[in-house]
Amino acid sequence: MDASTYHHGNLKSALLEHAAAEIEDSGVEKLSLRQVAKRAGVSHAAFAHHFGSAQGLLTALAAEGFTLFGKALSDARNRDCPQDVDQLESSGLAYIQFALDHSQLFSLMFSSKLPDFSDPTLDEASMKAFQAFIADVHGSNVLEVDGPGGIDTVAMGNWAKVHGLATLLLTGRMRSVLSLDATQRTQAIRQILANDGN
Amino acid sequence: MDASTYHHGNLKSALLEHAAAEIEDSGVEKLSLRQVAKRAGVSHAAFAHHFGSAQGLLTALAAEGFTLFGKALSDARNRDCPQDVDQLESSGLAYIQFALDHSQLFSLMFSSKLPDFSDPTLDEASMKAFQAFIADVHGSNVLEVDGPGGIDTVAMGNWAKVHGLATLLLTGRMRSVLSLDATQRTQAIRQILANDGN
DNA sequence: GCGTTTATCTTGCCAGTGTCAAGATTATTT
DNA sequence: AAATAATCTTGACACTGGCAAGATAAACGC
Repeated sequence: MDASTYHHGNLKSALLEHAAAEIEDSGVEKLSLRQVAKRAGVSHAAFAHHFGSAQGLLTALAAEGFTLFGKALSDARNRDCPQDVDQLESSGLAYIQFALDHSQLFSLMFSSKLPDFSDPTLDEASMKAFQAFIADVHGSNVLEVDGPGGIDTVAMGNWAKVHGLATLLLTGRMRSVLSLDATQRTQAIRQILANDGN
Repeated sequence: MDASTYHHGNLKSALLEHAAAEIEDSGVEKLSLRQVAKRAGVSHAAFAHHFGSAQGLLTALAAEGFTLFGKALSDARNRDCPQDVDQLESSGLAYIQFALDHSQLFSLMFSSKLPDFSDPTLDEASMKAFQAFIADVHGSNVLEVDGPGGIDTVAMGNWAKVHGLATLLLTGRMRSVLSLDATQRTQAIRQILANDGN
């Protein structure tokens, strides 16, 4: 926007913003760096210095997504009184709601191998979000426990259920749930999360 | 292979095979039609007549994947005696095992928007597989039921749990489970599936 | 048998992509 | 004020998928 300056000032965050916007209405699969650059009013090779490669941009974007995700979860936890509600329902709904609200970002974060998940920043952001979710639901930090006896299978099962529901809804499966209107759908999701399994 | 013939004979299925192979060791994200064509010993534009576009190929590949998926599930059902075992564990394990064995194909089928899921062939193949899974676990066809009271929330919950576990394992989350050796991991998955939730 | 039509595959081109190298421009430091 | 570093542009490269026009082979009608 600032055409007067040769140096943009904060190009890095500007590119991230535009990339996020571009992704959210065109899909992750067909993201074009050149398009994003044009949208930011900058040359097509301006990325290199800030992100290295396209993967660098997507990695940063995914990391940003995970901190946003973590915030959405903690917001839900703070909003709902811990005494009154079932935390699995509350946090699970927030988990799923985030997936539906930021569908493209969510699929970048989870259903793609485009970002570099070994990147320390991304790794830390994602772990933080997961830990927070598990802690909210179970009151303990179970992700770091390993060894055969140490795994909290209940926590894993709940996480899997919530995550599976989110992705199945996101990818257009579960049409009987998707065809419901907003309030009925929320109700249905609540019921699915609440049920005992068998 | 048959260099003597100008007309390949069964190029369509040959291209599908090579594409599947290429995907499985290079990933879905970076599939190149030209590379597949070269591998099949054919020109880069030979696709057009058989699949139309790249999406056509991926759609056919996904459809093939779903029938394969359905067969893996029914195989598991037939192998394990229905009386002895918990069907959720049996079918769930087969579901997850398929995901781990054909990881790239699985992510094409579920975690991508590259295929055209409105394609009748693909739609039918996927629905068939899902129906079979639900029927195996619950003995009834619940996917077609809709309306607020008609949804089988227990079946949905179990499906979500199994699918979530598959995708979380596939994308490298749940490290404490992934770090186990094969038999211990199977045991852990079994436990996660068996637990009641709360 | 032969000629025509149809299906299949190739060649050549196009606009578009991400990446790299070299240079221009501005900020920062010394 | 000079030197250095950071930032951005320009131009090229190899590669991608899609399209048009033509070559080749098969199938069909007679």
